[in-house]
Amino acid sequence: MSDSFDPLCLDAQLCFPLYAASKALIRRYEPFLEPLGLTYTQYIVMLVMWEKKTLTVNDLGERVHLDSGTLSPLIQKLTVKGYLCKARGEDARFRYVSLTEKGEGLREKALPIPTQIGCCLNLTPEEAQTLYRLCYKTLDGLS
Amino acid sequence: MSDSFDPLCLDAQLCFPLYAASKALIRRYEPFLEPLGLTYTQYIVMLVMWEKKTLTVNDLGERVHLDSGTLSPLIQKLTVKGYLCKARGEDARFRYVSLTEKGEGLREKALPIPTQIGCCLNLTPEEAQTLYRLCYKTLDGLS
DNA sequence: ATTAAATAAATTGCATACAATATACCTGTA
DNA sequence: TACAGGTATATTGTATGCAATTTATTTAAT
Repeated sequence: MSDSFDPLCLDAQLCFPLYAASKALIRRYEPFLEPLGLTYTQYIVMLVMWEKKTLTVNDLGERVHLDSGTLSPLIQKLTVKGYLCKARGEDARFRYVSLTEKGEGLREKALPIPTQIGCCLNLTPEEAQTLYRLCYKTLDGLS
Repeated sequence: MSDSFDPLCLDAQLCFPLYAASKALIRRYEPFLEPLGLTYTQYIVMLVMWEKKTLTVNDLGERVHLDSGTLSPLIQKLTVKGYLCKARGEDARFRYVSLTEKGEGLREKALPIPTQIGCCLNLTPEEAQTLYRLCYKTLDGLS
């Protein structure tokens, strides 16, 4: 009577709920970000910029796990919106991305977002903490 | 001396490690999937097809959390590769997607992948189980 | 000084995601 | 039957992601 376990069953894969939960959570950000004129990825980049003020494209990319193929056009869009600006470094291979006044000003509007998102989450603080920790452990193991 | 907690710090967000871990895990699939001629999303669709054999586009989309905008071209690619085929339903609004012989045959080559991926993961079985459960709980809470 | 190798960033090409719209088809109702 | 409204799928448009290539610049070795 061995109901043979199917390793290829969708429900047996960790990748699937991980990806689906990630997409679902990101979708929840969008109504909150839309008034700020930001997409989710742009928001992630702004989080780093609010913290660091100035950064090379490379350093920004390492921080957010994105490469120049994604970041170059994204920074361009945030520059057009007036939130960031870019300048050559002394070593002209580097470009320094910096927060503008307007970008700094946007921070206040973003402040309530983490709380608003937290309220959508159906997790206890302990569960959220565990999920957070296990994601980082997974990430560390894979990189 | 209250070092004030910054709610907008990247490291305070759950979304970030969730998304990053998800992307990193998906990247690990690619070397295993490349010999089968599948991308990660195509693999997820094939997992469902191996299980269900025949499905409408809608039902497939609900199962994998993707809409027709993503699925239509993806099914087209899998059809060109010879793994799937599509036919009108009796109600001609529906399209039934079905596994071909060739698609069925691909299953055997995919069998070792979950184990190979599991070996990359730096998690104990209990941790993987917890992560799995918390992702589904998050997903249920958000949808 | 020249130039080969290295490095940072931008560009290109392909594959998702997904909202919004369009198309095709069906069903109930006058 | 004619047609309004509903449903399933496809298409369009925008924004990622990322590998691979290109461009610009610097460094190092002759």
